[in-house]
Amino acid sequence: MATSVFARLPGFRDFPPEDFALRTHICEAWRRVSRRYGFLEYDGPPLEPMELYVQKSGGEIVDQLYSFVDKGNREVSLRPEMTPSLARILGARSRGMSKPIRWFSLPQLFRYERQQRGRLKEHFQWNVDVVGEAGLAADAEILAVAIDGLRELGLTSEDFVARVSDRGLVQMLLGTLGVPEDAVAAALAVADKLGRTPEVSVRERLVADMGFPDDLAERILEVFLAPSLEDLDAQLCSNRQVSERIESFREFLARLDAMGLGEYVEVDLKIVRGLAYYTGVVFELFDRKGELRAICGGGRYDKLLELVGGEPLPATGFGMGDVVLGELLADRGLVPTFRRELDYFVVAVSPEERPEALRIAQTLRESGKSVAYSLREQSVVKQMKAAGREGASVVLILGPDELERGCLVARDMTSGEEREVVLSDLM
RNA sequence: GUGGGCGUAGCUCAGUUGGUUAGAGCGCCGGGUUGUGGUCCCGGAGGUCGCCGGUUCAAAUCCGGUCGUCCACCCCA
Repeated sequence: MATSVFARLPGFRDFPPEDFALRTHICEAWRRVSRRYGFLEYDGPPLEPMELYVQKSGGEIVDQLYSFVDKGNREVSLRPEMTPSLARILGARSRGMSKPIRWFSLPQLFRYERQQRGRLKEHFQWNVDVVGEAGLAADAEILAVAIDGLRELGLTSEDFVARVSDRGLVQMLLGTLGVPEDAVAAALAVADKLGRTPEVSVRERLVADMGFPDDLAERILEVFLAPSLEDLDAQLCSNRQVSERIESFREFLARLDAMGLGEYVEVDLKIVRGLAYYTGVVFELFDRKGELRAICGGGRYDKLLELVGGEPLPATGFGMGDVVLGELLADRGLVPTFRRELDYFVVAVSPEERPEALRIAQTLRESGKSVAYSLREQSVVKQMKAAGREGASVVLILGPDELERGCLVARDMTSGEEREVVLSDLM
């Protein structure tokens, strides 16, 4: 492929109309679902102080920031995620707002990292958050929105699944097992590996790298690999704090069942999420075939708003990117075929009819119809071909004979049927 | 960041062990058609074979570098 003088930056996308149509298709579905659940749309600046991310995300995210020093000598970064901006925006105004706050956004996000399939330097992400409600009803509502976003696009429980966990519960379980508090984060990181690394090598890592005794490593794995809450060691759950936490987690699951979404939800304590600020329920949505990376991830982050200097408010939300989702839709044949559409194409047989043709075109446009015509004087054949290419459903043909009688020919481009229309009727 | 595959027309690709002027289909433009599209027929434009360098009488083809892209690892908005 010839390299043009101005090549696109690697990891960024152009959206010619054929591709823009898919983006619109996805974004409109997201908006419809958001509004159906009573969420309001907001946005913020794509560029933020770098500090906003450094402060709460820690090392790894910072390495991937698309950041630079601006002309005012400020360290700035293109936003890698929306949640810190949301926290900042609410920090300034949440005190005066009625709770819970239900907001959504469709920001374009950036990261500086080598691209791969499903992972570019830029993507659009649907962000939905409930702020100011600590109960798990909010978490259930959030997950329901995420699931419905995918259903709205034609995906079913055969196509995707939501794996849910409770980071707080997992921490309690690890604590009960005797994992020291400062080792919990590392243990969670190891759990994250269990999805794609053989169990044996994960156990080895727990023992060799982290210095856990064999039997503790074994019991940690049992927790993460439990196929359901019922399979957790009964002795572990006899701890009152733990059993209460499990009970509320069950309530969360029961709510999703009641909403008719049970078939989309599976408990999986290996789900921990990479970001440091999650505190409770966390979830990720995956394609059932397991061919793609996570389509969506989210969870509860009760400390973040306070951390960014706002009112201490509990919050829960998710982010869903357009790239992986687009691949899944393509794989399942759910990408609508792009076609041009036009209500009318006006054909002037000779230049003499042009003024009348323009008048008709404008009148139709004023009434809300989409109308086009040839911008050059062309033969009727060429004008007809153009009408076909542009997807006109009706072609209005103005010739000297018809005009003299105050009418024109309307040709239905699907059936090929033609009929005479009196000009005054059309207006 | 590390390792590997790939890079020929707008798109999908073909191109013999290195050998004249690099091809096809689709698309695009024009004509058949100065009052009727889609189909069909005819014609045309479009490529410094990603880029730079090397080997050779001769390079799309072999070698090196570089850029892009894809895959794996790392990790994950």
